[in-house]
Amino acid sequence: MDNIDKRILEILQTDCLKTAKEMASELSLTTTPIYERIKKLEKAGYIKQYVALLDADLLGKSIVVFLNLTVKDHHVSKRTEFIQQMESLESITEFYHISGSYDFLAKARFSSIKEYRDFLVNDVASISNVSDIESQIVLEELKYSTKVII
Amino acid sequence: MDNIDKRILEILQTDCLKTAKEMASELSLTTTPIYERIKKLEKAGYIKQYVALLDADLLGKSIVVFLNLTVKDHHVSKRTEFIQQMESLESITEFYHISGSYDFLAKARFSSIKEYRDFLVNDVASISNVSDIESQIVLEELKYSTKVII
DNA sequence: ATTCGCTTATCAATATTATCCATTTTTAGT
DNA sequence: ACTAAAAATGGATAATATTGATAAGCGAAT
Repeated sequence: MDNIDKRILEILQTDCLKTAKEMASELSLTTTPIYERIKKLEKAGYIKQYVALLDADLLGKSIVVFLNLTVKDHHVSKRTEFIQQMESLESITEFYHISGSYDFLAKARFSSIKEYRDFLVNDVASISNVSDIESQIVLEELKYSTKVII
Repeated sequence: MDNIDKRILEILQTDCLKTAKEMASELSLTTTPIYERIKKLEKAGYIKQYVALLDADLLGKSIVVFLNLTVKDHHVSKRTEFIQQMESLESITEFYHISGSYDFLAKARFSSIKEYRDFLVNDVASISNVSDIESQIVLEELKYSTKVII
């Protein structure tokens, strides 16, 4: 993991369809070392996935909500069950165990307030271990990046 | 935006390096329509970016923190200045204006608690308009997906 | 029912790119 | 300076993306 590897990862985090040729000229190398370094970085697990990022607004999924949750029962089996139930909800895109006043933080995306309401009433309410929910509705997304600064 | 387009977007959100040939066989088409549909989806803005997702832990960036912030002055100029200052901090990967007890929510990533402390003391403390901060440190990432359900 | 115009598919040709290999160069340790 | 290991070069080829010409399907208007 030298400086060249880092620069390759930086480029891939911005545009993973950039050709080896283009990267080679940016980094003053030929295509082969670029190619081999990328393969090595993939095998070593530094690169987890290559994905397309979509415009959620254009797709009608413009409601984003952060849910702060506390649970009643912290025992292992109840906790595991709770986590599995939350993870299985496909509206939830991110889910974290956190420190602070709440136990868990979830990010979810909906196409309307009604859909969000239905999610609360039907999906979350059916999970028994939840003791408290506080929702933070996103009014504006000011920055969103998947980049890891290396 | 018909069903085929949706399936293409679903595939690209999971693996954007999948070849047109593979997608064509999955969707019972030939490569050309796949290729043209993808170009059309790109031009229409549905696809914002193609990126590599990295393993932050492997790269030594394993501390993730959510920061809940309130600001003192909500007037336009002060607010704009605050937003610009926050966005410019490269530790902050996500930044939202939210409803609820706090005004803003930020996600940040650090390589150590010390780096997080320095961020609080040096970077955030130098932003004058901040009245209150509550940090939620991520103890475990249970789910992370960039997918938009279509 | 028929024709026109539009959309979308297929097929085939070619331009690019990824991928691999043999050889050379560079690097780091002795 | 010498050696062994690592990394880069340049070129060959296999695969894929990209383009263009053409044909099929379909709804609207006649």
